[in-house]
Amino acid sequence: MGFKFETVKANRISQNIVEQIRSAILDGELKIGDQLPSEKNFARHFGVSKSSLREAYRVLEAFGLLEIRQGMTGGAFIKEVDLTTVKNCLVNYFFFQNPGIRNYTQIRTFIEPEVVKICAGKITDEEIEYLENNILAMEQEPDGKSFISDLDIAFHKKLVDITGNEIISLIVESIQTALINIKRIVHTDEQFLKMVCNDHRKIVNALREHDPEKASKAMLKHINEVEKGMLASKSGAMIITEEGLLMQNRKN
Amino acid sequence: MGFKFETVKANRISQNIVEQIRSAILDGELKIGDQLPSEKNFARHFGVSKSSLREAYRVLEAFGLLEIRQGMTGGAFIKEVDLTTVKNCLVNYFFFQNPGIRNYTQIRTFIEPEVVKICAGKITDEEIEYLENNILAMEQEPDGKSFISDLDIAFHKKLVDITGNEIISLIVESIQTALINIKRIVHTDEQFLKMVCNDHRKIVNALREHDPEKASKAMLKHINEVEKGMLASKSGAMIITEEGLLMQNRKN
DNA sequence: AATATTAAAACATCAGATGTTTTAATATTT
DNA sequence: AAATATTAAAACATCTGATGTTTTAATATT
Repeated sequence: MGFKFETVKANRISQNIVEQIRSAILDGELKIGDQLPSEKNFARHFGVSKSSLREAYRVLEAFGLLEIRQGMTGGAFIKEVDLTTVKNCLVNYFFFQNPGIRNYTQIRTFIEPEVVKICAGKITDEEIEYLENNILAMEQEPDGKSFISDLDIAFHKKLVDITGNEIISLIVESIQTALINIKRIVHTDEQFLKMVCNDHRKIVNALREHDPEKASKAMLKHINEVEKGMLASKSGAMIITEEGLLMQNRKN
Repeated sequence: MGFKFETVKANRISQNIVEQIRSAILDGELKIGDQLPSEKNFARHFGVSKSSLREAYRVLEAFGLLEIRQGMTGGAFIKEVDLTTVKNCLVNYFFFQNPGIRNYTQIRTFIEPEVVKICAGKITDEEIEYLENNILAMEQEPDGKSFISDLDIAFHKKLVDITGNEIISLIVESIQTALINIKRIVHTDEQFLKMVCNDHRKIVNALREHDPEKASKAMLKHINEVEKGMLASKSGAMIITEEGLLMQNRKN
C-alpha cells in the first residue's frame, strides 16, 4: 500500500491547553487585554495540576500571545503578538536553512526596488531629512563595525515603513536581521563602506526628485553591489560562498 | 529629559535557561540531533528544580528547536526548526495585524511575477504536467469550498519551489496561509472559480513557451483579478474591505 | 497630607512522589 | 534456533503541597 501514516504526537496536557487557548484567541473569543483565570483556578477548571497549566502558559508566552505578570494585580493577559517574536522565530528558521547570499539578494531585488518606487511618489521632506542624516552618520563613522549595521538596517527599514505595508516591513526587516549574522562576520573595509554610502545617497537623490524609475534602478544596483562585496570578502573563521556560510554546525 | 526606559524583564529561571540553550544552538555549540542531559541531571547541573527546567524545555519545544521523547531511549534532542512552526508564528502575528487585502496583493505583485519569470527559464515537462493536472482537478471540482484553496495553494507553491529559493517559498506560502483565513469566508462563486482556472492556464501556457514576460504579465493580471474578486464578494458574518477583515476581535 | 507598614493576591520555585512510555534485556515457548 | 512473551530500567508526564517573591491596595503612622 502506498500509504504513509504520520506519527501521532502524544496527547500532552499542556499542549492540549495551549491549543484550546490559541483557538479561542484565533476564534475571537479571547481579545487583547483579556485576563485568564489565575493558575490555581484555571488548573482546577481544566482538572489538571498547576504544573501542567504553567507549562501551557509558558508556551503561549513564548508565542507572544500571553503576558504574565506577577504581583497582586498580576495574572495572564492576552497580548498582541509583536514583531520581535516573529523575527526571532524567523531567525531560528533561517539559521538551519542557512540560505545562500544569492537567495537573500534575489528576494531583495524583487521587493526593495518596488518599495522605493512607491516611496518616490509619497516621500516627505521630513523623511528625506531622516535618510540624509542616516547617511551622514554612516559617513562619519570611522571604522564601522556593528554601528554600521544598525544604520544600514535603519535606512532600509525607513524606506519600507514609508510604504505603510506592514507585511513588507516584516519581510524586509526579517531578511535584514538574518543578514546581520553574515554581515557581522564580513570584514567591511573602507571601500565597502564608501560604496554603501554612495549608493544610499543616489537612492535618496532620486527620491528627492520623486523619480520612481531612477530610485528603483539605484536600489537594484545597490543590492547587487552589496552581494558582490560580501562574496568578495573573506573571514578567518568562516567561509562565505554563494551557497551560504560554511559553519561547523551545518546539518552535515 | 527625553529618555525613555524600557521595563526590565524579570529574571525568570526558565527564560534564562531558554536563552542559554538557544544561544548555544545559534553559536554552533549544539548541533542537530544532539541530546541534552535528562531533566534530572540538567536541573541539578543548573542548580534549579525540575519544574523550571521543564518549562524551559517546553518553550524550546514550542520554538521548534527541541524534540522531546518519552521512554527509555527518550530525552531532549536538538531539532531543525520546521516550516510549520514558522507559519504558525506568522499566522499568530497576521491575526492581530490583520493586514488589508491590498497589502497582500501588493507584496504578491512584487514577488510572484518575478517568480514565474525564473520558472519560464527552467521549468521541466514534468512540472508543467503537474500544474496542468492541478488545473484539471480544479475545473472538475463542482462547487469548490475548501478543496479549491488547497489546489490553489499547491499551484502557487509549486511555482515558487521551482525557483529553489527557500526564503521565497516561506514568504509566499505564509502569505497564502494567511490569505486562507480570508478566502475561507469569501463566497467563491462559479465565475470566480472559472476566472482562477483561466488565469492559471494562461500562466502555464506561457511557461510552456518559456516566455518570461508573458508569464509574468499573466501572473500579475491574475493576482489583481483575485483581489478584485475578493473585494467584490460579501460575507454574512464579516465584512471584507481593502483595509482588512472587520471582525469582533479587532484591536479597537 | 505624606509616608511607612501591613496584608493579600498571584506568580515563581522547589522537593518529592507516582504514573506512563519506550526499549533493551531476559525468559519462555514453539 | 527462532519467535514470542515477560521484565526491568531509563526518561518523560503529572500531581501534590509547601515556601518564596512581587506587586499593589488598604491601613497605620508620622
